[in-house]
Parts: sequence; structure tokens; C-alpha cells
Amino acid sequence: MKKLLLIDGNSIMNRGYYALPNTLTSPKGIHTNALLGFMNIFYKVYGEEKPTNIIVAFDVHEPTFRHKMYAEYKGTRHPMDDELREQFPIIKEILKDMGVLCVEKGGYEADDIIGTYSRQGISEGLDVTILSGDRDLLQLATDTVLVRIPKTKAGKTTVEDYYAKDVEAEYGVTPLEFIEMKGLMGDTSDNIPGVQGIGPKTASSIIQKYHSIEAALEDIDNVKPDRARKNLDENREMALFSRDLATIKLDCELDNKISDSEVGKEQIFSKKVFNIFLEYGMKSLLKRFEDVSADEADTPKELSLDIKDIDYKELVTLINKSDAENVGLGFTLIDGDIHGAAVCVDKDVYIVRGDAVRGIRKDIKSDICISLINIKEYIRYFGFSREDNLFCSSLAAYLLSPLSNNYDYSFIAAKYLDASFEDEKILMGKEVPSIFSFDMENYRKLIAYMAYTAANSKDILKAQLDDLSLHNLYTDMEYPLIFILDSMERYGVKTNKDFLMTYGEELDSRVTDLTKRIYELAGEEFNINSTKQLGVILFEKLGLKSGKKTKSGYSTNVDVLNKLKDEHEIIPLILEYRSVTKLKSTYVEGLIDTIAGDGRIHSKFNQTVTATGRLSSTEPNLQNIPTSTAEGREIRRAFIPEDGYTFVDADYSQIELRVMASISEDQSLIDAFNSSKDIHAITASQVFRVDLQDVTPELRRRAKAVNFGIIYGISSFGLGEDLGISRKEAKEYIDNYYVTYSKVKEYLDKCVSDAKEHGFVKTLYGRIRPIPELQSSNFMQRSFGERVAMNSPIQGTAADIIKLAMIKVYDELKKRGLKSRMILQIHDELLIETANDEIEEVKELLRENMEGAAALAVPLYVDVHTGDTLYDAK
DNA sequence: TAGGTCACG
DNA sequence: ACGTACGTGACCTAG
Repeated sequence: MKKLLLIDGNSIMNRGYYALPNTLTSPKGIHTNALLGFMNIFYKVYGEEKPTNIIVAFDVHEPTFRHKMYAEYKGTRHPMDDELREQFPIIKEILKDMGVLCVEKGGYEADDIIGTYSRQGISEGLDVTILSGDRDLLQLATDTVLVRIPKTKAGKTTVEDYYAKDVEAEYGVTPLEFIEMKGLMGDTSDNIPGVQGIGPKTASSIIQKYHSIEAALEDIDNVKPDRARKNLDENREMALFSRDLATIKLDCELDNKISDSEVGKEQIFSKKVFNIFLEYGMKSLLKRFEDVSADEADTPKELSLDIKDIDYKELVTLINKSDAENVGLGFTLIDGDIHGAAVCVDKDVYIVRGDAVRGIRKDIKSDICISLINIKEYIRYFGFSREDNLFCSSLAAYLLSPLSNNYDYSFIAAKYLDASFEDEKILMGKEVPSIFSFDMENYRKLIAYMAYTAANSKDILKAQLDDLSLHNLYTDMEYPLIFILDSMERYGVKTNKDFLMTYGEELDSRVTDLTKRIYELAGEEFNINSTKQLGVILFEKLGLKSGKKTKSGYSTNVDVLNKLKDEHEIIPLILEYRSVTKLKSTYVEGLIDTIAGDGRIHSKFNQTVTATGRLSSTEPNLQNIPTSTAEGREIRRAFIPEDGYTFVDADYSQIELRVMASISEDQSLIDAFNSSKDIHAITASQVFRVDLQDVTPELRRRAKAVNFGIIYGISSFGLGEDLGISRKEAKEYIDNYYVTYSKVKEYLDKCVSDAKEHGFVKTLYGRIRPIPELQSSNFMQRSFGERVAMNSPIQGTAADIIKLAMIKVYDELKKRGLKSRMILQIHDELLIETANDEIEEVKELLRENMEGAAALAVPLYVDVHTGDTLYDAK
């Protein structure tokens, strides 16, 4: 059976433009909100309808037959924002690349084109669906022609469907009578006059009674209410004329036949289309392409769950007696209290009240796995431990698809269960729910969705982990780490608030002083934090030479300002102001605000955030405490061990370069690591061809920059910029490097070619990073993809190694029954809050387990320090 | 909400 | 010729 989808291009674009933020733009600065809105609804409806034919109709910006009837008619002459107009040529280009037929014709509106094709479709025996944001098109609905109107509610797009009977149900009139109604009501936006004083309600009641304007006119004396009767009687012609204006034309003369509009799924999800989305920065659309051949492109189906209440004891009996394979648990604390938990047993969802559910892991048979969405969030409440038979769906989903920015139940349900659940924001609102504000019905849905998704995605996720050889990574590295991160979060880091306050006062007086001096030199007061205002002062008022530009004006970043340092005495003051206010707002005030009641800061360690496999730290971020400048480093004095404890810190020396040496199997680089501790110096001697003892600090500095550059996926421009040398010179450095370490080059090239072939790169431990940018036709995007292909396996393998080290160190501390505990991880560094009588043992243990975490072709080496503050432990 | 800036590895 | 280093998070301003 053929199915024709007719889309009102203008109205759907218009809808997207006003529904989505105007701040969405492509890298080239073209707005993309209308495009994105259009494509989202297009794919949604495509997935649901699976049409064989598609036609998108557009208005042409010129007078139509309606303008000839009525000069005041607006229709296609609505003023349009430039930012919307610029998106029309692009949507047509995209549709053309998809093989979707676009039709526009002078003299007709999109409505008329759609009307005409809808009737042709019927006569040719096709199913017809119309998609428009404009309710005027409801007049085209019949028993077989479906009109679909998108509607946005609480940020989620749903589509309202209308066959003829649905129009009648909502408006009390048939689709054809709908036109009569419109004749009476008129339309202010198109400037269709209608009859004064008749609005939707009156129009509907009149047409319900008489079915047409003519019939109402014949019985005009009985038309009610009075005012409507009087006005209609006086404006008979206008009413009929308005109706004719509002009538969509069904017999336009068009050049294309419906048979021209056939289109296949492979065209709609083609590489070419993928690339164009990438090019215009519409990355959110790319996820629809992940598996073009499978049915994943289909929009997930709404799933409604049957949620039963049950007594906890009954539930436990039920589960233990059943041969359930999949049990999922869903709940969340509100104001620190439990308000019921959901347990999903295969497909059945039960809700239990009270907190007996806390014992569920012990109460049900240990061979039944319990799945949860975010285990780390539940460990404390349920008392879970690593040995428990649990499955973390979000963690598995992260390993399978590490580029997503969230792994909540609605993401997992959509991606792995093909089911659509309203997400947490829709159910519980944006605000943090409190006992007073939360809606019990929605809460029940929320936990039910969590439990259902966790239970039912487990087998699918596990199978995919196996397919991609990620199972060991999950079991031996990521899963155990959940419990270690939880432990680190719970310990937190003791923080000296008084020290921070005192330092804050010092910074405060410096800010006051700097502000005053900056205003004096500028000759006026302005907001120094505003790059915009600062740009005007520096580059217009003071006439300094502006270098780089940003999207929105002058760049005033530290590189630019450093170049201007000697041009004006205000510049050093600005730089100082920036660094002092940074310290004050982020590291003094920001940190003070996060000190908990126990005097410690409990930062969160996120396991499912980065593309490479690193951890991230938030609320606050304790992975970016200042270290490089003396006054920044002072902040580290605020982090202190508990009484009777000392900090022991161990950081890997050059772990990324060592990883690269090992994976690339470059013997020169491996030898370099084996022969000297100072890798940058030895690189300098080999690349610049001088004896090791003749390597000057400057040469070493350059070699260090080259080493970093190599890891980042070097470019001569980037290196040149970093070292302040010419591009040509930078290229010579790189070429020399590759001559010296030729297998490194081979390895990096192979990373790129493998990534192009498979669409992803892998770490030594099998962790996957997809690189969709490599498919881009845009040079910049593609180059980025190439750098990512070179960097990710190195950064990711280093991240894997320290994760393994964390497990070893943690287990060893536990095994030996030590009081000392791991409290921070900073990518290549671990901090142990160490009991004073365990210092030597912990130092030893850290070294042994970190250096022994992986057996590479070069040794791993850690530097260990101790101290009574974080400042001293480095 | 996005962009600019700057803190870290 | 394109315009650049890789990975993060917090704070501030502007619209």
C-alpha cells in the first residue's frame, strides 16, 4: 500500500523557528532553529507513517489568486524575519539531498498545493497524511485523509491527529463546514474579514445548526444571538466572500505528478544528509543515523505501563517463587525521604510503600540480578556492595555510546527498548521537587519507568556489550569503580573554611584596588567582567590594536592581552583583575559554598560524562584546583586531612606519552623512556640533534610542546601558535619528530584510517569512542575528527590504566584493613587521606599498585609526595 | 541559553 | 583554501 505524506513546509518551518531558541546557529553563523524544528518533526512523522511518497509544499513570495480576489489579503505576504528566511534555501537543499520532492508554484499557496495533491492521492488510491502547523488545513480531513498538527507541550512535541470524525468531535462541524465557520469568523492573521462580532463559538453554533452560510442566510431571522444575526444580515456578501477566500483550492495546475515523489528510507538517512546536518551543526539529528539499516530510525512507541500496588512482603515472595530473569528497581529520594519504590519483574511493575524495600537485595534470591539506572545514586540508601548481583544500565549505555549527554531512563528506553517515556523534567518539573510540590501520580510514573527500563534493557545492553567486546571493560573496570567513586564521594575532603575566608578578604581588597586603578586608566567606570564592554574600552577608546576576533566581537583572552602587555599600563591590571576575580569567585566563594556540615567537600565523580573514558568532577570540580601560579596554588592549603591523618599523593609521570610509546611500539621512544627520566630533554636531544647535556631549557620547552602536540593530534599551526614560532618552523619540528619516532607516525596514521573505516577508535582495553565528524564534508570538522582519532586512544588508555589502579589501590587498602582512604582522582593522580601510622605502607602500596596497574612496553612511574595540606602534597 | 574566559590534566 | 591543538567544569555577561 502506498502512502503519501504532504507537508506544509512554511508552517512547519515557522513553527520550528518560534518553538526553538533563536540562538541555534551553524558554524557559519546561519540560524538553524527552524531547520532543526522541521527535521525533528519530519523524522518523527516519517518514523510513524513510513510513507512511500513525500511532497513538501512551499509558498512563493508573490501574489496569489486570493490577492486578485482581495487586495488586502495577506497570506504569503506575511513579513518574515531574515533569520527565518535564510533557512528556507537550506531546507530545500536538505530535502533535495534526501530525494524529497519540493513543490512551489507562483499564484498558489502551499495549502492549495497540498489540497490538490491530497485529492489526487485519494483518486489514485493512496493513503494520504497531511502535516501542518496550521489548523486551516483541517478542512482537508476526510475519512481516509489524516491531518496531523504538531503541538508542543512542556517542551515535548506531540502530534494531534484528525480524520473527519475528529474534526467533528472537536469543533462540532465537518471539515467542509469548517470552511463555512471560517467564513463567518474571518482570520485576522491573513486579513480575511469575516463578519464583525462573530467569533469561533458563535460561528460553530451557527454552522452546527445550518451547515452552511447560505442556509443561515435563508433563515436569517432565526439566527442567534442577535448581534450575530444583525451583523451577518448586513454583511452577507462579506461572509460568502470570506468563505471563498478561506477555501483551499483542490485543482491547482501543477507540474509534478504524485509518482514523482517516491522516496526510500535509504535516501532519507543517507550519508549525504548526515553530512549536511554535521555541516550545519545540527548534531542532535545525527543520532537518528546510528543504525540506518535497522528499524531504530523509527520513532519509539509510547508505552503505557500497568502499575500495581503491592505489599512488600508479597512482592518478595512473588519474586522468589517466580523464575523472573529481569528485576529492575526505580526510586528517587524527595527531600531525603522515600515515597515509594517501583520494582519491575519482567514486564510487570509494582509499587511498594514504606522503606522495607531497602532490604530488597538481601530479601530476594542472590542469583536474580537487580538492574538500576544509576547505581551510584542508590548505594547509600540500599547498602549495596560490589559483590551484589546488580546491573547498571546507564553505565552499560555509556560504554556502548559514550557521546550522549545523559543516560537516564528515557534515553535508554528510547534507544534500546524503542519505547518513549516522558522524561523526568516533564514529570517532575524543572525545580528540585520538594514534599510540598511533587505530584504523586507523576512520581509513580517516574519510578515505574525507571524500574521498567532498567529491567528490560539489561539483556539488550549486555548483548551489545558482548558484540562490541566491552563486557570485560564493564565487569572488571567500570562496575567495580562505581563503588569506589561512591566511597570517595562519601568521604569527601576536609576543608579549612577559615583559611578560605581570610584569603578571600585578601583577594577582595585587591579587587577593590584593581578596579579603582582600571577605572582611572580607562577614564570611566565599566563592567570589567564584560568582554563586550572591555573590548570597547581597549580597542575603541584606548585605540589598542585588536588581534583575534570572536563570533561576537573582539577577543580579550589572555593570549591577546599578553601581546598587548607593553602597549598600555591598563593591560597588566586587567590580567591581574581576571586572575584575582577567578580565584575569588570560583575557588574561594565557590568552594566555601560547597562545604558540607561535616566540614568536608563532597564533590561528585561522574563516570558517564567524558568521550574518552576519563572521570569528571562536579559540584564542585575538584579536578581543577589551581596549581600553576603561586597565588592560585595557595587555594590548595585549604584542603587538609583529618586529625591524625596525612595526605599521600601519587601522580603518574608522563603517562600519556608512555602509553603512546607502548601502543605504537616505537623502539626509539621506548628506549628514550628506558634511558632517561626526563623525556622532554631526551626528545629535544633527538629531535633537535644535540647531545643530551647540551639541551638548553629553551630546547626542552620546545620539545615538551611538541610532545604535547603529538598527543593532541598535532598541526603545524597549533604548535606554531603555542610556541610563538612560524608555521614552517613548527612543521620542521614535527617532521623531525616523525623521522626520529617513525612508528609513532605510523601508529597515528593508523588511528585515523581505522577510525575512518570503522567509525570509532578503541583504547588498549577496548573502550570505544565513535567519531562521526570523520564523515563530514567540512574540512574543519573532518580535521577535528582526525585529531580526535589520534588523541582518544592515548587519553582513553591512560584513563583506563588509572581506573585499574584505583581498583587495585582501593582493594589493597581494604584487604589490609587500613584506615587510609582514597579521596581524589585527578586524571593521572590519586590522593589518599592516610592515617599517620600507615604513611610508609600507603606510599609503598600506592607506588606498587599504580605502577603495576598495566604492563606496558615502557615502565610506569609515579611520583609520591606527602603533606599536611594539598599544597604540600605535590 | 550560549559564548567567552580560565582553572585543571 | 578552509582555521586549529585533546579532555573537562564553573562563573560571568548578554540577549
